[in-house]
Amino acid sequence: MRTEGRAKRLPRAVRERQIMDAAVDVFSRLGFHAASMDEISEVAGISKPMLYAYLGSKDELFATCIRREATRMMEAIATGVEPDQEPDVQLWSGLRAFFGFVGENRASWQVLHRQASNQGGPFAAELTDMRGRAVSLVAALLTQSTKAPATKLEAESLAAALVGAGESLAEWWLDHPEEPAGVVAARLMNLVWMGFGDLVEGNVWHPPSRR
Amino acid sequence: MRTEGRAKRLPRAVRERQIMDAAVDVFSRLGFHAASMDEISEVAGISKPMLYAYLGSKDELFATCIRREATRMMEAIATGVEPDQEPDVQLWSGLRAFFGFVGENRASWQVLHRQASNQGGPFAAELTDMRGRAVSLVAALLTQSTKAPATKLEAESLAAALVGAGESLAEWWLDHPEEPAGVVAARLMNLVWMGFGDLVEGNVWHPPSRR
DNA sequence: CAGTATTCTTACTCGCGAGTAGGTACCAGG
DNA sequence: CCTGGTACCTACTCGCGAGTAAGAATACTG
Repeated sequence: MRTEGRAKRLPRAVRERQIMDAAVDVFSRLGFHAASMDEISEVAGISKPMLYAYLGSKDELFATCIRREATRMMEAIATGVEPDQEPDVQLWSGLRAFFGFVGENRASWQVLHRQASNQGGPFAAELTDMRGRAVSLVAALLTQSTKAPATKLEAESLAAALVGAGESLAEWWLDHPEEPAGVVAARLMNLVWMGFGDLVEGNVWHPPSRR
Repeated sequence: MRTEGRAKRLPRAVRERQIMDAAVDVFSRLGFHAASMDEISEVAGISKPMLYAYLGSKDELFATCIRREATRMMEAIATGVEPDQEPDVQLWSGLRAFFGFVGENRASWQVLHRQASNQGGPFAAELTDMRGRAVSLVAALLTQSTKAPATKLEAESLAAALVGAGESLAEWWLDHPEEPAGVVAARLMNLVWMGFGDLVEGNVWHPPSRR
């Protein structure tokens, strides 16, 4: 008496999605090393050779995961920010979009940040690449401000710091999920735009009153 | 015709140091997973059973590495900061000490940051622990400022962001070694103390003129 | 329904690396 | 020169997990 009969035969495209979802889930929970192809196939509800037939080796699979999730995230952010606004407003909407994405895609975020960042394989390139794009984006934002940082190096390093702060804060957020995304985003916005100096004085940044 | 004769017999304490140095080196270059005990023993100039006799399993060895390097770093920072100064000066000296350490201990830093951060094993605890100590330190610094962040949560999250910014900037620095430590540290100091808002206006932070 | 393409599985191989058994050189002190 | 102890090695075992061979079951097409 099978409870479910036999799993249905599905077209390749659909299976690939299922497998990718399972892979992101397992990689995010266990990390690249501890995740085994056997477990991924089990979670995906198929057998191991399918994995290899459809997605190639473990390294390829992981790289594909990174690429997919990175793209999803960058798109989410790009959608959230309006390019014709003032720099501070752009930054603000970017931060909101970022924390919004992380909040709703814990697994994606963990794969991207925790797992990919240190695995020295060929896939690190994917992650480094996305990170680079994010940094460039922010750097461009900074340079576009009037009396902005003089050297290109300076803008880039500040952007790297900001991106790192965002990543780190997102990580911290995972351990304090009770805080809403907007609050966390606002906090970072205040830090990077006003600085501690102003915060200590009681000066805070707030979005220009719409409407 | 051996070039070097036979390696000398050394007392246990000395060997342990050698092994730890080799382990940090290999772990930092290859990551935890890709690093094999065989390679570590080879770099250390001894044979594998010595590793196990002296430092225990691979996990134990790695945890010991993390602990040693983390301690070294925290001490370096603690030495660099004078506790009776104004908050901004304390932060400044802390940042200088941090970047100074990273600049002179690339391998240590890579083991700490890149490798340990994601390996989900028992040693992640070591790293999380040190990171927590750093965050608490900074959080205390913030709370000690007069009109500082109201909630404990707020201070802690800002501290997490700052620490993340530091880590990220250090990472960026590895790819741009031509910049001196002091410049990088000053940049981060300006970012977190003045904020982009002030930087855009041309207001920069500078240390109170000593002497 | 024959023929063919595609989905999917069971049941392996095989190398790599963690960990070990058992023994050898070297140095004390009596 | 024996006795014991510590530093050190060669040469294994053994499990785990990546990757595969060979074929079974199902769907499409004329």
